[in-house]
Amino acid sequence: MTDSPWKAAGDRQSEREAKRIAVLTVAAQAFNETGYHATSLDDIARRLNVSKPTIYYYVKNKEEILFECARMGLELMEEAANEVIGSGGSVYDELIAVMHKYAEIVTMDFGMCLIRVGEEPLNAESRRTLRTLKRGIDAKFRSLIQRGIEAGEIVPCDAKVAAFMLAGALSWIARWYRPDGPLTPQQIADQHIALIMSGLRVRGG
Amino acid sequence: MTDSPWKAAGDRQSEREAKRIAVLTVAAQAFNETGYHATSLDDIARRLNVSKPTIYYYVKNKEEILFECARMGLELMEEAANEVIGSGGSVYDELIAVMHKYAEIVTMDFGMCLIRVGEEPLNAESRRTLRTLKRGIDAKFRSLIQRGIEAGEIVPCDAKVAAFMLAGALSWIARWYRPDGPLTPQQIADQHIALIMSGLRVRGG
DNA sequence: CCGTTATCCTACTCCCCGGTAACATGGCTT
DNA sequence: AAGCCATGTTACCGGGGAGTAGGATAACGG
Repeated sequence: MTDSPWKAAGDRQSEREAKRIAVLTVAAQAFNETGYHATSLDDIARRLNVSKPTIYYYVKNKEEILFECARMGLELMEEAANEVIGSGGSVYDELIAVMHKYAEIVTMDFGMCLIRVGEEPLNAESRRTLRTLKRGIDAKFRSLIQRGIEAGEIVPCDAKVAAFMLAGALSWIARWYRPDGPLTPQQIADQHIALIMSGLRVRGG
Repeated sequence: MTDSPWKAAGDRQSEREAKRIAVLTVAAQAFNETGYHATSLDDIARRLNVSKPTIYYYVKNKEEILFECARMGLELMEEAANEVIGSGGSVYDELIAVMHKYAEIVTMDFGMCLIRVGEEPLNAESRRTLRTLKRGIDAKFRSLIQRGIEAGEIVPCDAKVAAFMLAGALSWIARWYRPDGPLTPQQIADQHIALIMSGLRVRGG
C-alpha cells in the first residue's frame, strides 16, 4: 500500500502528477485485491483518505483509471524490452533478460492489474489501443525467438506459438503470486525461465 | 452457440436438466464473449429465446450460474485426469495426455469460462470450494511431475513451480484462442506441449 | 374433462454505484 | 488586503440490472 501524498507540500505541477499516480497505484492495488467491478470509487477514495469527487479531479472516470493502469503496465514492459534489446549480449541472453523483467513487472501493481483485470471492462477504442501496445511487446518476443532460431540458439519452432507459450507461463505468475509467499519475484522468474528454456523432458536418452 | 432445448418435447425430469445445462452453456458462451459483468441476465435470456424470470426457474441467481460453469470446467479436468492416470502408460506419457486434455478443455465453454472469468465475482464460500477443486487438479499435476522426476523421465525441479508453469502456459490459451483461427485446439495443444517438454534452448552444445 | 402442477411471462421494485452540482477553504499573486 | 484559482467536500441524481410478485398457459394424471 503506497502512502498517499496528500498532506505533503511541494511544487504545484509535479505534486499534481504525483497525486494522479497515487490514484492509479492505489486503484491498481484495490483492483488486484478485490477485482475491478467489486471495487467502488468510494473504496479507492477511502484508501487515499479522500472523498470520491476528489478522484475526478485527477482522472476522467473509472474506466480511465483501469486504462491508465494497463497502459502503465505495458509501458513498463516496453521500456524493459527496449533497455535490453541491442544491449550487446547474445540473442539468447537478451531473451532471458526480457523474460526476467516481464516476470517481475507482472508481480507489480500495474503489471498485475494488466493481467488480472484485463481489458474486458473497457470500451472498444481503449481495447484497441491496448491491443496495439500488446502486439508491440509480442512482436519483440517473436523477433527475439526468430533471431534465436536463426542463430542456432533457440530450438526451431513456430515463433508465434512459442511467444504465446512463454507469455502465458510468465503471465500466469500474476494469478497466484502473493508478496508474503515463500518465493521472491526474482526466484520465481529464475525458476520459470529455467524450466521454459530447458524443458521438462530429460535430455539425451 | 448451442441451440436451446426450448420447443422440443420429451420426458420431464431429463428435459428440465437439459434446460439447466443449456442455461449454463449459453451463459458461459456469453461470459466468454462479453465478460461476466457486462452480460446481463436479459442477454442470456434473449440468447435462449426466453424471458429473464424463466432463468430463475432453473438457477438460483447469477452467481450460481458462474459457480456452476466453473465447477463444470473443473469437473471436466478432474475426470480427464482420472481417465488418464493409471491407465497403463509411462508417467511421462500420462503427463502428456493430461496436458493435452487440459489444453482442450480450456478451449471449451466451461473451461474457458473458468480461466477467463475466474472466481473473483463469487462469494467467499464459493471461491473456497472452487479453490479446493483447483488444488485437486494441481496436486495431480505435481504428483505426475514428481513421479516423473523419480522415474528419471522428468528433469529434476521444484514440482510445484513446474506445475504452475505448465498450467500457466496451457491456461493462457484460453485468453487468445478463437475457434475461427488457423489452428485447431489439438494443434495448439500439441505445439505447446512439445515446447514445454523440449524447452526453447537448443540441446547439446 | 377437470383439477393440479410445472413452466413461463409481464410488470414491477429496489439498491448499488458512477457521476455531478454547488459550495467551502486556503494558499499564492499583485 | 483582496481576490483568484487549485483543491476538496457534502449532498445529491439517475440508470442499469439483479431479483420478485403474481398471473397466464399448457401439459399431465385421474
